[in-house]
Amino acid sequence: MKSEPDAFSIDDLQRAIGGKDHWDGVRNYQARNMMRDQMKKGDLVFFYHSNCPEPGIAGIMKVAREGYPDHTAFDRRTKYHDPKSDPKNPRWYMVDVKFVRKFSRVIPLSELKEHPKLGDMHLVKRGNRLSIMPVNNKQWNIILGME
DNA sequence: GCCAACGTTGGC
DNA sequence: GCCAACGTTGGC
Repeated sequence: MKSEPDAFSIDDLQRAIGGKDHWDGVRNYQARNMMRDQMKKGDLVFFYHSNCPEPGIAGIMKVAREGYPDHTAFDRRTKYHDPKSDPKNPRWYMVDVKFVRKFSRVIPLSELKEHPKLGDMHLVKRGNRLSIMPVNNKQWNIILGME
């Protein structure tokens, strides 16, 4: 899961009450579907820092609550407000995540791109813009080995 | 700040 | 349903 560290970083998550927070503001249907339909409580997730001096994977969190409506879509005062999302038929969903640990270093995108066995990973593919994307077991373990 | 690569919107 | 225009993402 990607986040711009200026807006919300892994340190922010660690400092949150109970190390937990909701992953609000996702306004992309593919990413929404993953949160609504696929992510299960306890699933481990990489926390990726995007749009920053050193883009890369900063650490690990886990799903603390499965998909439920993103209430920021209903709130006119937030920048995530979407008048087309009806509380009776919510358009946007989010999950809660819980801090697990921070890596000893950020694993840079450049290294992920260079790794010969990570070529299939969504993150390193050209033009990828999804903010949430799947990682399989093999990729997960390779990345853990790069810390 | 640039710009490629997307996703979304809306006229037709 | 097509597709041009537009807005956004995010690496560099």
